[in-house]
Amino acid sequence: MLDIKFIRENKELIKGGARKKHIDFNVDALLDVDEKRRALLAEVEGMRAKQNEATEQIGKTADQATREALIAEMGVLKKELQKKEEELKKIMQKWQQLMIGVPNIPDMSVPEGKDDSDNKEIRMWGEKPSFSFTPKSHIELMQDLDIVDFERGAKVSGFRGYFLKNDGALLSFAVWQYVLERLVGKGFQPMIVPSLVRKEGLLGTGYIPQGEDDLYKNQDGDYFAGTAEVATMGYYMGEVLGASELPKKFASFSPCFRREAGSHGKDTKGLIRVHEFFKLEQVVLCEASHEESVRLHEEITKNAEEFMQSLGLPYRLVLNCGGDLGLGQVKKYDIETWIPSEETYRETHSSSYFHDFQSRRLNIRYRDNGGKLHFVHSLNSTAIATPRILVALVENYQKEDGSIEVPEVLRKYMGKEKIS
RNA sequence: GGAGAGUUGGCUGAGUGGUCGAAAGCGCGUCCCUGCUAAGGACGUAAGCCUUUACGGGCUUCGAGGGUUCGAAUCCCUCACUCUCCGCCA
Repeated sequence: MLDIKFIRENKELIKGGARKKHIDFNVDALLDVDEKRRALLAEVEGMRAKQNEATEQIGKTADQATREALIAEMGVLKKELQKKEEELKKIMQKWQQLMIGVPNIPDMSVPEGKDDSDNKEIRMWGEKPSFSFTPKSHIELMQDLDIVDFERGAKVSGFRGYFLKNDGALLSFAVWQYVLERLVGKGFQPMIVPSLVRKEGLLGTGYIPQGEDDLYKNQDGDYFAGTAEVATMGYYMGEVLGASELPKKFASFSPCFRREAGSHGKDTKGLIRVHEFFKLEQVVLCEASHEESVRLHEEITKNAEEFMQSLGLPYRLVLNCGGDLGLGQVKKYDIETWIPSEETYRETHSSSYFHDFQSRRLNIRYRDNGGKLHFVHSLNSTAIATPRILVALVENYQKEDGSIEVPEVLRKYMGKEKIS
C-alpha cells in the first residue's frame, strides 16, 4: 500500500512503475474514486458536526420545548445522514479495493523486462564442476543411494510428494543447522514461526489478493503460508517499535506450502518444485530510509551468497527485471545455482526490499528519537531452502561411483565425508 | 467440545447513556532544583483522516461489524481473539 497523498502527487511515477512491472493498474480510476470519496467525506462530516452540536445542546438545555424541537430536527437530519453514509461506505469499499492493488514503484536500477528471461546477471561465482563422466540427476543419485523416495511420497502425499530418508534427512538437518548458526552469529534472532496463518498477515505482506490461488486454505478460512516471511512480518503487526530496537533481524524457520497453481507441467519430477518444503528466511525491519533499506538489502543478499560460497556451490546473482517483481517489491535479486543435470542455473534464493509497502498494510511503526511515528521498512531474503538446495548439493558433489561428497562445512553435522 | 471472565492510549489500568479522547500511574519530552550520583519538582505528551498558504477548524477511533437512541467506551446482537475452570488429547 502506498500513501494516497503520494499517489495523488506522483501520478506519473505510479503509472511508470506499473508499466515497468507489467502490472495493469488504472491510476486515473483510483484518483477519480478518491475525489468522490473526499467530496462525500466532507459532506458527511459536515452533517455529523451539526449533529454533534445539537446533541450537546440537548444534553445541556433544561427547556423542554427547545429540547423536543431539537430532537425532532435531528431525527430528520439522521435520515439524510444515513443515506449519505451508505453512499460513502460504497465508495470507501471501492477505494480500498483499488488501494491494495497499487503497485510499489521499482527502483531506478531495476532493468526493463517482461519476465525472468530479461533478468540481468550481476555476478557469477564458483567453477562449474567438470565431470569425467556423464553426471546424473539428483533424482537418480538420491534414489540409488536410498535417501529419497518419490513413489511412496506420491502414495502418501500425492502429486509432488516426497520422503527424505537416511542421509537425505540428515543432510537437510545439517544444512539448516549450519546456516542457522551462521545467521545467529551475525546477530539474527532465531525464530520458528507458524505456517498456518490468518488472512491479515498475507494481505499485509502482499500475497493476497493477487497470489491467493497459490495458497492452501483450511476449513476455518486460515491459510498455509508459502514462506516464513508472512508470520515474521505479522509478529509486530499493529505495534509501535522504538527506534533503538531497529534494525530487527530475524532468522525465521518454517515449513512452506505452495500449490504451484500456475506451473502446469513444470518440474514435475524431483525436488525442485514441491508443494511442501522448508526454509530459513532472513527478515529485516529497519528505519524508514531508502539508504538503510539498500544497505541492508545488499547485506542480506551477501549473507546468502556467503552461505553458497562456503558450501562451494556455483551460482550467479541476477537482478530481477520489472516484470519479474511482485506488487510490493522495489528491487529483487535472485541467486541461481548451477544444476549440472540441467546444465543451467536454477533459482534457489530470492532477496528483496519493500520500503514501507508491507508495514503500511500491517501497520508496523516506530517512534524516532524526536517522538515522531513512521512506518518501518521491510526486507527479506532466503537464507536456505530445502529440499531445493539438496538438488544442487548432490548433483555438484557427485562422484563417478554415484556417491556424494559432503561439503567441508557440513561434515561436522553429518558426521561423515561421503554419502554412499 | 462445555461454562465463565475479558479486549480501553507507547505500557499498566479506572470508567455502566450526555460534563469521556477518556482518571491515575509508568514511560517519554521540555524546564527547574540538586555542584557528581541517587532522588525530587513544574508543565507537556494518542493516532488516523478531511480542510487550511498559515494560524486554525472539523470528523473518526475505547477488539471488529451491525443495532437501539437526538446522543454509546457504557445498552442489545453477531463475530474474532485472550484468559480461567472442566472435558478431550499429548
